[in-house]
Amino acid sequence: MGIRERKLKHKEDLKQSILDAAKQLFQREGYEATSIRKIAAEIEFSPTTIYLYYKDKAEIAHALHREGFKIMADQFRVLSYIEDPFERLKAMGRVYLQFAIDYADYYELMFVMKEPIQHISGCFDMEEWKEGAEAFHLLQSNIIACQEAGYFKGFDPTAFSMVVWSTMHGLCTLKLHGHLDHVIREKGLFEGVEDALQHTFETFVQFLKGTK
Amino acid sequence: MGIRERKLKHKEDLKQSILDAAKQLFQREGYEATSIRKIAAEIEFSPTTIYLYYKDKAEIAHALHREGFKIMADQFRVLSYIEDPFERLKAMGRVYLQFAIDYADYYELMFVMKEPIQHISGCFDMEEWKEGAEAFHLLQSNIIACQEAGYFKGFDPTAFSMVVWSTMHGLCTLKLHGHLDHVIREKGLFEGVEDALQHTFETFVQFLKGTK
DNA sequence: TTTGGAAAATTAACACTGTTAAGTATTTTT
DNA sequence: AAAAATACTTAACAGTGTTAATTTTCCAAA
Repeated sequence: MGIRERKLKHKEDLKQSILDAAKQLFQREGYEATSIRKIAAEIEFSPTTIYLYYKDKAEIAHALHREGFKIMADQFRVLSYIEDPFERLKAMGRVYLQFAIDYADYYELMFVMKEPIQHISGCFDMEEWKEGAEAFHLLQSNIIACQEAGYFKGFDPTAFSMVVWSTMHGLCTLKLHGHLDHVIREKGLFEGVEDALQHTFETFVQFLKGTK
Repeated sequence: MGIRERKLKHKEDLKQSILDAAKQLFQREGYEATSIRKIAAEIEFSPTTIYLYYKDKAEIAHALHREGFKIMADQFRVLSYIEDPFERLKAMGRVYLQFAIDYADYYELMFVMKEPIQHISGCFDMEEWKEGAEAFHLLQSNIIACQEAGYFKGFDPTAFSMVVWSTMHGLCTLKLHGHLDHVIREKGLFEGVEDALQHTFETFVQFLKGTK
């Protein structure tokens, strides 16, 4: 055993320390590579110690899941300075898309994987899903603002928000999971996946705009 | 060792036999539970025998992936009887959605998982992605037919197809991975997830229709 | 019919995974 | 100092995909 005297001031910091190690490992090598044993090795503790602070791996995944929403919320913050509602919605889409690309593993954790969200599904505590709900509300309020400006008239804001979210989420996952590659390669139209992604997004925006 | 005299007429049938066992196991217990060892046990062979017929698990996943596209193509077949292009597109969406629900694990394999598609990405052989390309072309030709009928005017058919696909795919994955549950529960609007899914689809269709 | 070689299938092992029961230190309280 | 509570570790279970080395099976030539 090595030198670990001043590693943790108070013992309860271990829970945070575990999360930090997990986050670091996860951001560098992805979720697959983030095993309990590797986290344990990182903080120089036995693998079983982790189970004294987290019920199981899903609970750690959920903690990271929340971290992801924090990062995303930060990225969304700048949007409030955009006054025109449609431009704001458009920028929101762009930020969402960029987040999915820059923080691919976080995106996976937040919107694809079942594990972190199944962990909540048991407890009906809404506190756990707060960050997610906030993000959805931001979208919804932007949609409503757009409607007040004459867009998407007569649609239920919630349902319409879900349509928009679905489109962006679908686009992100198709890209991240490599399902666009084959479609793109088969057609010679686009200059790579990144280009196809941007063009599809532009098309979607144009389509939304056309309904004013 | 058990009774396995007349189990396989010709030895080369083993490759198909492995796939059948995998398919069966996979449809009953999902992909996670479909391990090499379980497949081997099913056909009463040693686990390593499988590697004589398939390079790795990803190759089996890819084989199942193709099976999935076959099933989907069968479901799409009936659509050709619908004359009105928009109604045909609408029905296509409905079939796609229902397929994702009924064959959730196949859907995962076909449109979510990286494994089966990464297996192809190496070889540039378009033959491997034939079924997928056909499905996309069906969507695209329906979109073009709609455009000829006055819908989605001025949009690039490929890009617009990708927007539509993204929306449907996004909706399917959000549902399958349980990410709609929390959004739905938080708002009291819908009567369960299934209802929200239908209503969102309806809204999307209405939105598409409004552009004529 | 026996023998040799190729093909097919197996055993054993590697390096992992999440997770739990049982045992050992360490610290705090009585 | 003894007892109780806390913190942590060791060892193990039951799995996973995958590979190297070995054995069994089969078929054709001598």
